[in-house]
Amino acid sequence: MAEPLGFRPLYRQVKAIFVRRLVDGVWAPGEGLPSEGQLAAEIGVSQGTVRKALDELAAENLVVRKQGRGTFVAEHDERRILFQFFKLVPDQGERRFPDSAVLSVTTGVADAAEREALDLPARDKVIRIRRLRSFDAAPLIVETLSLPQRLFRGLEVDPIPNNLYSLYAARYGVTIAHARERLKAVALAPDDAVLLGVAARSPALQVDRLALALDGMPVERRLSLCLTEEAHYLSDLR
Amino acid sequence: MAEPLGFRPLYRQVKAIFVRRLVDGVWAPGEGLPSEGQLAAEIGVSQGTVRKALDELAAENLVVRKQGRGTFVAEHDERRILFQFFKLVPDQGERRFPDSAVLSVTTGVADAAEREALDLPARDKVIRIRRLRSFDAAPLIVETLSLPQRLFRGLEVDPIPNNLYSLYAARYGVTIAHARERLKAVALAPDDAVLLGVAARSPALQVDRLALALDGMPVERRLSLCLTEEAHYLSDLR
DNA sequence: AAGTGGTCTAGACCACATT
DNA sequence: ATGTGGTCTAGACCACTTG
Repeated sequence: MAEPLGFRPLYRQVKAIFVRRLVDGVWAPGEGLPSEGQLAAEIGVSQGTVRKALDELAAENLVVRKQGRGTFVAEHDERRILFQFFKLVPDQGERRFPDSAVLSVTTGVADAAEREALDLPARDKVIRIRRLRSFDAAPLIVETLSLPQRLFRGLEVDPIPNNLYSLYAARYGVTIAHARERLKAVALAPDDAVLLGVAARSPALQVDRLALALDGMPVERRLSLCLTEEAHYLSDLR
Repeated sequence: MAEPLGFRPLYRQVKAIFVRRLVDGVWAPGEGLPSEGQLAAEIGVSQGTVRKALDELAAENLVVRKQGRGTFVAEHDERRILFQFFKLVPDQGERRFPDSAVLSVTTGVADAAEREALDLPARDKVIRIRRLRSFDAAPLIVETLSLPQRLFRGLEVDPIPNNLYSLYAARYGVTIAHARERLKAVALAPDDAVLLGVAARSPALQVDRLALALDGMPVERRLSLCLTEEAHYLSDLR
Protein backbone atom coordinates (compact mmCIF):
# COMPACT_ATOMS: atom_id res chain seq x y z
CA MET A 1 0.00 0.00 0.00
CA ALA A 2 2.01 2.94 -1.26
CA GLU A 3 1.32 6.59 -0.67
CA PRO A 4 -1.37 7.74 -3.07
CA LEU A 5 -0.06 11.25 -2.50
CA GLY A 6 2.01 13.19 -4.96
CA PHE A 7 5.75 12.89 -5.06
CA ARG A 8 7.67 16.05 -4.24
CA PRO A 9 11.14 16.12 -5.77
CA LEU A 10 14.01 17.52 -3.75
CA TYR A 11 14.75 20.37 -6.13
CA ARG A 12 11.20 21.66 -5.69
CA GLN A 13 11.60 21.70 -1.94
CA VAL A 14 14.82 23.62 -2.43
CA LYS A 15 13.01 25.96 -4.80
CA ALA A 16 10.32 26.53 -2.16
CA ILE A 17 13.02 27.55 0.31
CA PHE A 18 14.32 30.08 -2.18
CA VAL A 19 10.87 31.46 -2.96
CA ARG A 20 10.31 31.88 0.76
CA ARG A 21 13.47 33.98 0.98
CA LEU A 22 12.30 36.12 -1.91
CA VAL A 23 8.86 36.61 -0.37
CA ASP A 24 10.35 37.49 3.01
CA GLY A 25 12.81 39.90 1.46
CA VAL A 26 15.82 37.99 2.78
CA TRP A 27 17.01 38.28 -0.78
CA ALA A 28 16.03 41.72 -2.07
CA PRO A 29 15.62 42.81 -5.70
CA GLY A 30 18.93 43.45 -7.42
CA GLU A 31 20.87 41.57 -4.78
CA GLY A 32 23.24 38.77 -5.66
CA LEU A 33 22.54 35.29 -4.32
CA PRO A 34 25.24 33.08 -2.82
CA SER A 35 26.92 30.88 -5.39
CA GLU A 36 25.43 27.51 -6.31
CA GLY A 37 28.16 25.76 -4.36
CA GLN A 38 27.54 27.76 -1.21
CA LEU A 39 23.80 27.18 -1.38
CA ALA A 40 24.31 23.47 -1.97
CA ALA A 41 26.61 23.18 1.04
CA GLU A 42 24.26 25.23 3.22
CA ILE A 43 21.18 23.18 2.40
CA GLY A 44 22.97 19.87 2.14
CA VAL A 45 22.16 18.83 -1.40
CA SER A 46 24.24 18.55 -4.52
CA GLN A 47 25.03 21.54 -6.68
CA GLY A 48 23.00 20.01 -9.50
CA THR A 49 19.88 20.07 -7.37
CA VAL A 50 20.37 23.73 -6.45
CA ARG A 51 20.98 24.42 -10.12
CA LYS A 52 17.70 22.86 -11.16
CA ALA A 53 15.81 24.91 -8.57
CA LEU A 54 17.48 28.13 -9.71
CA ASP A 55 16.85 27.28 -13.36
CA GLU A 56 13.12 27.11 -12.65
CA LEU A 57 13.20 30.43 -10.83
CA ALA A 58 15.03 31.94 -13.78
CA ALA A 59 12.41 30.54 -16.18
CA GLU A 60 9.76 32.34 -14.10
CA ASN A 61 11.74 35.58 -14.25
CA LEU A 62 12.20 35.65 -10.48
CA VAL A 63 15.98 35.57 -10.71
CA VAL A 64 18.44 36.43 -13.45
CA ARG A 65 21.50 34.31 -14.08
CA LYS A 66 24.67 35.83 -15.50
CA GLN A 67 27.46 33.54 -16.52
CA GLY A 68 30.68 34.42 -14.82
CA ARG A 69 28.98 36.87 -12.45
CA GLY A 70 26.35 35.11 -10.42
CA THR A 71 22.62 34.82 -9.85
CA PHE A 72 20.61 37.94 -8.97
CA VAL A 73 17.10 38.68 -7.74
CA ALA A 74 15.09 40.08 -10.66
CA GLU A 75 14.19 43.76 -10.52
CA HIS A 76 11.28 45.62 -12.01
CA ASP A 77 13.47 47.89 -14.06
CA GLU A 78 12.05 49.69 -17.03
CA ARG A 79 13.27 47.15 -19.54
CA ARG A 80 11.69 44.20 -17.80
CA ILE A 81 8.34 45.92 -17.43
CA LEU A 82 8.46 47.02 -21.04
CA PHE A 83 8.87 43.47 -22.29
CA GLN A 84 7.04 41.44 -19.69
CA PHE A 85 4.16 43.64 -18.57
CA PHE A 86 3.58 46.34 -21.15
CA LYS A 87 2.20 44.73 -24.28
CA LEU A 88 0.98 47.82 -26.13
CA VAL A 89 3.50 48.71 -28.81
CA PRO A 90 3.49 51.38 -31.51
CA ASP A 91 2.57 50.18 -35.02
CA GLN A 92 5.63 52.02 -36.24
CA GLY A 93 8.80 52.66 -34.33
CA GLU A 94 10.47 51.26 -31.29
CA ARG A 95 8.82 49.62 -28.35
CA ARG A 96 8.79 52.25 -25.60
CA PHE A 97 7.29 53.36 -22.35
CA PRO A 98 4.53 56.00 -22.18
CA ASP A 99 4.52 59.02 -19.88
CA SER A 100 1.97 59.10 -17.08
CA ALA A 101 -0.12 61.93 -15.67
CA VAL A 102 -2.00 61.14 -12.48
CA LEU A 103 -5.57 62.38 -12.63
CA SER A 104 -6.65 61.45 -9.12
CA VAL A 105 -5.80 59.35 -6.09
CA THR A 106 -8.68 58.38 -3.83
CA THR A 107 -9.65 55.79 -1.28
CA GLY A 108 -13.00 54.12 -0.81
CA VAL A 109 -14.84 50.91 -0.10
CA ALA A 110 -14.14 48.24 -2.70
CA ASP A 111 -16.95 47.61 -5.14
CA ALA A 112 -18.10 44.13 -6.10
CA ALA A 113 -15.70 43.80 -9.04
CA GLU A 114 -12.74 44.89 -6.93
CA ARG A 115 -13.61 42.55 -4.07
CA GLU A 116 -13.96 39.68 -6.50
CA ALA A 117 -10.69 40.39 -8.28
CA LEU A 118 -8.60 41.18 -5.22
CA ASP A 119 -10.25 38.62 -2.98
CA LEU A 120 -11.25 41.19 -0.37
CA PRO A 121 -13.84 40.88 2.41
CA ALA A 122 -16.86 43.17 2.34
CA ARG A 123 -16.26 46.78 3.39
CA ASP A 124 -12.49 46.55 2.86
CA LYS A 125 -11.03 49.68 1.38
CA VAL A 126 -9.02 50.22 -1.77
CA ILE A 127 -6.78 52.97 -3.04
CA ARG A 128 -7.73 54.07 -6.54
CA ILE A 129 -5.31 55.74 -8.89
CA ARG A 130 -6.55 57.17 -12.12
CA ARG A 131 -4.04 58.26 -14.71
CA LEU A 132 -3.58 59.18 -18.34
CA ARG A 133 -0.68 57.73 -20.28
CA SER A 134 0.65 59.23 -23.49
CA PHE A 135 3.19 58.80 -26.26
CA ASP A 136 4.72 62.21 -26.99
CA ALA A 137 1.79 64.10 -25.48
CA ALA A 138 -0.69 62.09 -27.56
CA PRO A 139 -3.13 60.43 -25.13
CA LEU A 140 -3.07 56.65 -25.45
CA ILE A 141 -4.42 55.05 -22.28
CA VAL A 142 -6.68 56.08 -19.45
CA GLU A 143 -6.55 53.62 -16.60
CA THR A 144 -7.79 53.05 -13.08
CA LEU A 145 -5.76 51.03 -10.60
CA SER A 146 -7.26 49.51 -7.48
CA LEU A 147 -5.02 48.45 -4.61
CA PRO A 148 -5.91 46.89 -1.25
CA GLN A 149 -5.36 49.71 1.23
CA ARG A 150 -4.14 47.36 3.93
CA LEU A 151 -1.20 46.33 1.75
CA PHE A 152 -0.23 49.80 0.63
CA ARG A 153 -0.73 52.12 3.63
CA GLY A 154 0.36 55.66 2.93
CA LEU A 155 0.71 55.21 -0.80
CA GLU A 156 -1.94 57.80 -1.45
CA VAL A 157 -0.15 60.66 0.32
CA ASP A 158 2.99 60.67 -1.84
CA PRO A 159 3.64 61.41 -5.50
CA ILE A 160 2.93 58.44 -7.75
CA PRO A 161 5.89 57.37 -9.91
CA ASN A 162 5.53 56.07 -13.44
CA ASN A 163 7.04 52.72 -12.48
CA LEU A 164 4.68 51.45 -9.81
CA TYR A 165 5.93 47.87 -9.61
CA SER A 166 9.33 49.10 -8.55
CA LEU A 167 7.67 51.15 -5.80
CA TYR A 168 5.61 48.20 -4.57
CA ALA A 169 8.81 46.19 -4.20
CA ALA A 170 11.00 48.86 -2.64
CA ARG A 171 8.51 50.34 -0.21
CA TYR A 172 6.03 47.58 0.56
CA GLY A 173 8.03 44.42 -0.08
CA VAL A 174 5.45 43.31 -2.63
CA THR A 175 6.95 41.77 -5.76
CA ILE A 176 4.70 41.40 -8.78
CA ALA A 177 5.50 38.02 -10.24
CA HIS A 178 2.97 37.74 -13.03
CA ALA A 179 -0.37 38.99 -14.27
CA ARG A 180 -3.51 37.86 -16.04
CA GLU A 181 -5.13 40.17 -18.57
CA ARG A 182 -8.62 39.98 -20.04
CA LEU A 183 -9.19 41.98 -23.19
CA LYS A 184 -12.36 43.29 -24.74
CA ALA A 185 -13.25 45.80 -27.40
CA VAL A 186 -15.59 48.47 -26.04
CA ALA A 187 -17.13 51.77 -27.04
CA LEU A 188 -15.71 54.67 -25.05
CA ALA A 189 -17.91 56.43 -22.53
CA PRO A 190 -18.13 60.20 -23.12
CA ASP A 191 -15.86 61.21 -20.22
CA ASP A 192 -13.15 58.73 -21.14
CA ALA A 193 -13.39 59.85 -24.76
CA VAL A 194 -12.82 63.45 -23.71
CA LEU A 195 -9.70 62.48 -21.78
CA LEU A 196 -8.34 60.59 -24.76
CA GLY A 197 -9.30 63.30 -27.19
CA VAL A 198 -11.53 61.22 -29.44
CA ALA A 199 -15.23 61.07 -30.24
CA ALA A 200 -17.57 59.41 -27.77
CA ARG A 201 -18.38 55.80 -28.64
CA SER A 202 -15.00 55.38 -30.35
CA PRO A 203 -13.75 51.80 -30.10
CA ALA A 204 -11.09 51.16 -27.46
CA LEU A 205 -9.23 48.15 -26.19
CA GLN A 206 -10.20 47.45 -22.60
CA VAL A 207 -7.54 45.59 -20.61
CA ASP A 208 -8.55 44.20 -17.24
CA ARG A 209 -5.35 43.22 -15.47
CA LEU A 210 -4.95 41.34 -12.24
CA ALA A 211 -1.38 41.34 -10.95
CA LEU A 212 -0.23 38.62 -8.56
CA ALA A 213 2.56 38.65 -6.00
CA LEU A 214 5.24 35.99 -5.61
CA ASP A 215 3.01 33.85 -3.44
CA GLY A 216 0.09 34.12 -5.85
CA MET A 217 -1.87 36.68 -3.84
CA PRO A 218 -3.74 39.23 -6.04
CA VAL A 219 -2.45 42.69 -5.21
CA GLU A 220 -3.41 45.04 -8.01
CA ARG A 221 -6.30 45.41 -10.36
CA ARG A 222 -5.89 47.70 -13.33
CA LEU A 223 -8.58 48.62 -15.82
CA SER A 224 -7.13 50.28 -18.90
CA LEU A 225 -8.79 51.78 -21.93
CA CYS A 226 -6.38 51.95 -24.83
CA LEU A 227 -6.56 53.66 -28.19
CA THR A 228 -5.33 51.35 -30.90
CA GLU A 229 -5.24 53.62 -33.91
CA GLU A 230 -1.46 53.73 -33.95
CA ALA A 231 -0.54 50.99 -31.52
CA HIS A 232 -1.45 47.37 -30.91
CA TYR A 233 -1.43 44.79 -28.16
CA LEU A 234 1.22 42.19 -28.88
CA SER A 235 0.68 38.60 -27.88
CA ASP A 236 3.07 35.76 -28.55
CA LEU A 237 1.63 32.25 -28.69
CA ARG A 238 4.27 29.62 -28.04
CA MET B 1 43.62 34.16 -30.99
CA ALA B 2 40.47 32.38 -29.95
CA GLU B 3 37.35 32.00 -32.00
CA PRO B 4 35.32 35.19 -31.80
CA LEU B 5 32.34 33.12 -32.87
CA GLY B 6 29.58 32.02 -30.57
CA PHE B 7 29.87 28.82 -28.62
CA ARG B 8 27.40 26.13 -29.61
CA PRO B 9 26.77 23.61 -26.86
CA LEU B 10 26.45 19.96 -27.76
CA TYR B 11 22.88 19.62 -26.59
CA ARG B 12 21.83 22.37 -29.01
CA GLN B 13 23.43 20.57 -31.89
CA VAL B 14 21.58 17.46 -30.83
CA LYS B 15 18.39 19.51 -30.59
CA ALA B 16 18.98 20.80 -34.13
CA ILE B 17 19.21 17.21 -35.35
CA PHE B 18 15.87 16.47 -33.72
CA VAL B 19 14.19 19.59 -35.12
CA ARG B 20 15.45 18.57 -38.56
CA ARG B 21 13.72 15.21 -38.17
CA LEU B 22 10.51 16.94 -37.15
CA VAL B 23 10.65 19.34 -40.09
CA ASP B 24 11.38 16.53 -42.53
CA GLY B 25 8.61 14.40 -41.13
CA VAL B 26 10.97 11.58 -40.16
CA TRP B 27 9.17 11.80 -36.85
CA ALA B 28 5.50 12.45 -37.54
CA PRO B 29 2.93 13.98 -35.18
CA GLY B 30 1.68 11.52 -32.58
CA GLU B 31 4.56 9.17 -33.18
CA GLY B 32 6.75 7.96 -30.35
CA LEU B 33 10.46 8.81 -30.41
CA PRO B 34 13.15 6.25 -29.61
CA SER B 35 14.04 6.19 -25.93
CA GLU B 36 16.64 8.58 -24.54
CA GLY B 37 19.12 5.75 -24.24
CA GLN B 38 18.69 4.67 -27.85
CA LEU B 39 19.04 8.24 -29.11
CA ALA B 40 22.14 8.78 -26.99
CA ALA B 41 23.76 5.62 -28.32
CA GLU B 42 22.83 6.46 -31.89
CA ILE B 43 24.23 9.98 -31.80
CA GLY B 44 27.13 9.16 -29.53
CA VAL B 45 26.49 11.47 -26.60
CA SER B 46 25.43 10.85 -23.04
CA GLN B 47 21.81 10.33 -22.09
CA GLY B 48 21.91 13.58 -20.10
CA THR B 49 22.72 15.55 -23.22
CA VAL B 50 19.86 13.98 -25.17
CA ARG B 51 17.64 14.69 -22.19
CA LYS B 52 18.50 18.38 -22.18
CA ALA B 53 17.77 18.65 -25.90
CA LEU B 54 14.40 16.91 -25.48
CA ASP B 55 13.56 19.06 -22.45
CA GLU B 56 13.95 22.17 -24.58
CA LEU B 57 11.76 20.72 -27.31
CA ALA B 58 9.14 19.88 -24.69
CA ALA B 59 9.30 23.45 -23.34
CA GLU B 60 8.53 24.67 -26.87
CA ASN B 61 5.60 22.26 -27.14
CA LEU B 62 7.18 20.39 -30.02
CA VAL B 63 7.27 17.09 -28.16
CA VAL B 64 5.34 15.74 -25.20
CA ARG B 65 7.04 13.67 -22.53
CA LYS B 66 5.14 11.04 -20.59
CA GLN B 67 6.82 9.40 -17.66
CA GLY B 68 6.87 5.65 -17.99
CA ARG B 69 5.65 5.76 -21.60
CA GLY B 70 8.04 7.73 -23.72
CA THR B 71 8.47 10.95 -25.70
CA PHE B 72 6.00 11.77 -28.49
CA VAL B 73 5.79 14.29 -31.29
CA ALA B 74 3.23 16.92 -30.33
CA GLU B 75 -0.06 16.92 -32.20
CA HIS B 76 -2.46 19.71 -32.95
CA ASP B 77 -5.29 18.02 -31.19
CA GLU B 78 -8.25 20.03 -30.05
CA ARG B 79 -7.00 20.44 -26.51
CA ARG B 80 -3.64 21.83 -27.49
CA ILE B 81 -5.14 24.34 -29.91
CA LEU B 82 -7.69 25.36 -27.32
CA PHE B 83 -5.02 26.23 -24.78
CA GLN B 84 -2.13 27.32 -26.93
CA PHE B 85 -3.73 29.03 -29.92
CA PHE B 86 -7.30 29.93 -29.09
CA LYS B 87 -7.28 32.71 -26.52
CA LEU B 88 -10.90 33.81 -26.73
CA VAL B 89 -12.78 32.38 -23.77
CA PRO B 90 -16.36 32.82 -22.58
CA ASP B 91 -16.84 35.24 -19.66
CA GLN B 92 -18.92 32.55 -18.02
CA GLY B 93 -18.54 28.83 -18.42
CA GLU B 94 -15.88 26.48 -19.67
CA ARG B 95 -13.20 27.21 -22.18
CA ARG B 96 -14.35 25.62 -25.42
CA PHE B 97 -13.99 25.49 -29.17
CA PRO B 98 -16.37 27.33 -31.50
CA ASP B 99 -18.08 25.79 -34.53
CA SER B 100 -17.03 27.01 -37.96
CA ALA B 101 -19.03 27.73 -41.11
CA VAL B 102 -16.99 28.41 -44.23
CA LEU B 103 -18.29 31.40 -46.16
CA SER B 104 -15.95 31.26 -49.11
CA VAL B 105 -12.71 29.82 -50.42
CA THR B 106 -10.96 31.76 -53.16
CA THR B 107 -7.54 32.26 -54.66
CA GLY B 108 -5.96 35.46 -55.87
CA VAL B 109 -2.84 37.56 -56.01
CA ALA B 110 -1.54 38.48 -52.57
CA ASP B 111 -2.15 42.07 -51.58
CA ALA B 112 0.52 44.23 -49.95
CA ALA B 113 -0.38 43.25 -46.39
CA GLU B 114 -0.34 39.55 -47.25
CA ARG B 115 2.98 39.78 -49.07
CA GLU B 116 4.49 41.64 -46.15
CA ALA B 117 3.19 39.22 -43.52
CA LEU B 118 3.89 36.01 -45.44
CA ASP B 119 7.12 37.23 -46.99
CA LEU B 120 5.91 36.57 -50.55
CA PRO B 121 7.32 37.91 -53.80
CA ALA B 122 5.13 40.18 -55.94
CA ARG B 123 2.36 38.43 -57.92
CA ASP B 124 2.48 35.30 -55.76
CA LYS B 125 -0.94 33.85 -55.11
CA VAL B 126 -2.73 33.10 -51.88
CA ILE B 127 -5.68 30.96 -50.91
CA ARG B 128 -8.23 32.89 -48.87
CA ILE B 129 -10.68 31.22 -46.55
CA ARG B 130 -13.43 33.23 -45.00
CA ARG B 131 -15.45 31.71 -42.20
CA LEU B 132 -17.85 32.46 -39.39
CA ARG B 133 -17.29 30.91 -35.98
CA SER B 134 -19.99 30.60 -33.34
CA PHE B 135 -20.72 29.45 -29.83
CA ASP B 136 -24.05 27.59 -29.85
CA ALA B 137 -25.19 29.23 -33.08
CA ALA B 138 -24.37 32.70 -31.70
CA PRO B 139 -21.92 34.34 -34.12
CA LEU B 140 -18.66 35.25 -32.41
CA ILE B 141 -15.88 35.61 -34.97
CA VAL B 142 -15.67 36.36 -38.65
CA GLU B 143 -12.21 35.70 -40.00
CA THR B 144 -10.20 35.61 -43.19
CA LEU B 145 -7.21 33.32 -43.56
CA SER B 146 -4.54 33.81 -46.19
CA LEU B 147 -2.24 30.96 -47.14
CA PRO B 148 0.60 30.85 -49.68
CA GLN B 149 -0.82 28.80 -52.54
CA ARG B 150 2.51 27.20 -53.31
CA LEU B 151 2.59 25.60 -49.87
CA PHE B 152 -0.99 24.38 -49.88
CA ARG B 153 -1.77 23.20 -53.40
CA GLY B 154 -5.21 21.70 -53.71
CA LEU B 155 -6.43 22.88 -50.33
CA GLU B 156 -9.16 24.95 -51.95
CA VAL B 157 -10.86 22.04 -53.69
CA ASP B 158 -11.72 20.03 -50.58
CA PRO B 159 -13.96 20.64 -47.60
CA ILE B 160 -12.31 22.79 -44.94
CA PRO B 161 -12.20 21.17 -41.49
CA ASN B 162 -12.60 23.11 -38.27
CA ASN B 163 -9.12 22.14 -37.12
CA LEU B 164 -6.88 23.53 -39.83
CA TYR B 165 -3.53 23.10 -38.10
CA SER B 166 -4.06 19.38 -37.95
CA LEU B 167 -4.76 19.38 -41.70
CA TYR B 168 -1.63 21.43 -42.47
CA ALA B 169 0.44 18.85 -40.61
CA ALA B 170 -1.20 15.70 -41.96
CA ARG B 171 -1.55 16.69 -45.59
CA TYR B 172 1.17 19.24 -46.23
CA GLY B 173 3.79 18.38 -43.63
CA VAL B 174 3.59 21.90 -42.26
CA THR B 175 3.66 22.07 -38.48
CA ILE B 176 2.59 25.32 -36.85
CA ALA B 177 5.03 25.89 -33.99
CA HIS B 178 3.95 29.28 -32.71
CA ALA B 179 2.19 32.49 -33.63
CA ARG B 180 2.32 36.23 -33.13
CA GLU B 181 -0.93 38.14 -32.65
CA ARG B 182 -1.52 41.89 -32.91
CA LEU B 183 -4.73 43.15 -31.34
CA LYS B 184 -6.70 46.30 -31.96
CA ALA B 185 -10.17 47.55 -31.14
CA VAL B 186 -12.05 48.53 -34.28
CA ALA B 187 -15.52 49.58 -35.40
CA LEU B 188 -17.18 46.89 -37.49
CA ALA B 189 -17.75 47.54 -41.18
CA PRO B 190 -21.39 47.10 -42.21
CA ASP B 191 -20.95 43.76 -43.99
CA ASP B 192 -19.02 42.21 -41.09
CA ALA B 193 -21.63 43.56 -38.68
CA VAL B 194 -24.38 41.84 -40.65
CA LEU B 195 -22.56 38.52 -40.50
CA LEU B 196 -22.10 38.84 -36.76
CA GLY B 197 -25.65 40.01 -36.21
CA VAL B 198 -24.85 43.34 -34.56
CA ALA B 199 -25.21 47.00 -35.47
CA ALA B 200 -22.74 48.55 -37.88
CA ARG B 201 -19.90 50.40 -36.16
CA SER B 202 -20.13 48.11 -33.13
CA PRO B 203 -16.75 47.68 -31.43
CA ALA B 204 -14.92 44.44 -32.17
CA LEU B 205 -11.58 42.95 -31.26
CA GLN B 206 -9.42 42.62 -34.35
CA VAL B 207 -6.78 39.89 -34.09
CA ASP B 208 -4.10 39.82 -36.76
CA ARG B 209 -2.32 36.50 -36.43
CA LEU B 210 0.79 35.33 -38.17
CA ALA B 211 1.50 31.63 -37.67
CA LEU B 212 5.02 30.28 -38.09
CA ALA B 213 6.20 26.80 -38.99
CA LEU B 214 8.84 24.81 -37.12
CA ASP B 215 11.66 26.46 -39.03
CA GLY B 216 10.27 29.95 -38.44
CA MET B 217 8.78 30.41 -41.90
CA PRO B 218 5.47 32.35 -41.90
CA VAL B 219 2.76 30.12 -43.34
CA GLU B 220 -0.62 31.52 -42.38
CA ARG B 221 -2.08 34.95 -41.85
CA ARG B 222 -5.41 35.19 -40.13
CA LEU B 223 -7.44 38.34 -39.61
CA SER B 224 -10.23 37.84 -37.09
CA LEU B 225 -12.97 40.15 -35.92
CA CYS B 226 -14.31 39.03 -32.55
CA LEU B 227 -17.32 40.09 -30.56
CA THR B 228 -16.38 40.52 -26.92
CA GLU B 229 -19.74 41.08 -25.29
CA GLU B 230 -19.72 37.66 -23.65
CA ALA B 231 -16.17 36.54 -24.18
CA HIS B 232 -12.68 37.92 -23.71
CA TYR B 233 -9.16 37.44 -24.97
CA LEU B 234 -7.04 35.90 -22.23
CA SER B 235 -3.39 36.80 -21.94
CA ASP B 236 -1.05 35.54 -19.25
CA LEU B 237 1.99 37.65 -18.45
CA ARG B 238 4.75 35.59 -16.83
C1' DA C 1 9.13 -7.88 -14.60
C1' DA C 2 10.75 -4.79 -17.90
C1' DG C 3 11.07 -0.39 -20.02
C1' DT C 4 10.44 4.53 -19.90
C1' DG C 5 11.22 9.16 -18.29
C1' DG C 6 12.48 11.74 -13.74
C1' DT C 7 15.63 12.69 -9.96
C1' DC C 8 19.97 13.02 -7.58
C1' DT C 9 24.73 12.78 -7.15
C1' DA C 10 29.83 13.56 -8.05
C1' DG C 11 33.30 15.10 -10.76
C1' DA C 12 35.62 17.13 -14.75
C1' DC C 13 35.99 20.64 -17.79
C1' DC C 14 34.45 25.01 -20.51
C1' DA C 15 33.02 29.95 -21.15
C1' DC C 16 32.74 34.26 -19.14
C1' DA C 17 33.60 38.19 -15.98
C1' DT C 18 36.36 40.31 -12.67
C1' DT C 19 40.49 41.13 -10.10
C1' DA D 1 44.43 33.81 -11.29
C1' DT D 2 40.08 33.21 -9.34
C1' DG D 3 35.27 32.61 -9.02
C1' DT D 4 30.93 32.22 -11.31
C1' DG D 5 27.47 29.85 -13.99
C1' DG D 6 27.16 26.39 -18.14
C1' DT D 7 28.08 21.90 -20.17
C1' DC D 8 28.93 17.01 -20.31
C1' DT D 9 29.45 12.62 -18.47
C1' DA D 10 28.48 8.26 -15.81
C1' DG D 11 25.98 5.85 -12.68
C1' DA D 12 22.48 4.87 -9.19
C1' DC D 13 18.01 4.93 -7.91
C1' DC D 14 12.88 6.43 -8.09
C1' DA D 15 8.15 6.85 -10.17
C1' DC D 16 5.15 5.53 -13.62
C1' DT D 17 3.20 2.58 -17.33
C1' DT D 18 2.54 -1.59 -19.68
C1' DG D 19 2.52 -6.50 -20.41
